[in-house]
Amino acid sequence: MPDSAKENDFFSKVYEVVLLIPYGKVTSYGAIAEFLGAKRSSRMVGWTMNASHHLIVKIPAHRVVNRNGLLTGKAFFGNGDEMANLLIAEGVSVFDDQIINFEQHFWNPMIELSL
DNA sequence: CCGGTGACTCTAT
DNA sequence: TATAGAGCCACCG
Repeated sequence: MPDSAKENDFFSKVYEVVLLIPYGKVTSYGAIAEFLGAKRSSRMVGWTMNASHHLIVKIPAHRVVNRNGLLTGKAFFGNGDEMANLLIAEGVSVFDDQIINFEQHFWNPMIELSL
């Protein structure tokens, strides 16, 4: 198959998964990395989110947090609590940059996209 | 070309 | 329960 590898590219996959996160749900960098078969490369997911900012396509990066439900990337949203604000607007409780009842809002691509 | 850095996570002490 | 180190891989100067 001639086409390729671009579709299976790490970046593209990350974008796809993130775009599939339902409204009011969140997931973690590690979960995405694991879904892509590279659990140890969770940093790349974060880097991908950063890169996604200058894309034409809108990426709901606010729905991606670390495995503790902590909004580690909130500083990259520009203003202070932009990220937390977006999550709250979607019905996700956030306090002190920490998602409340994280497990309840957690969306696991391994299961939801279960193969 | 090489070293430092990072939106992470796991394991060991 | 905390703290420290390692692994991961792409980008930047």
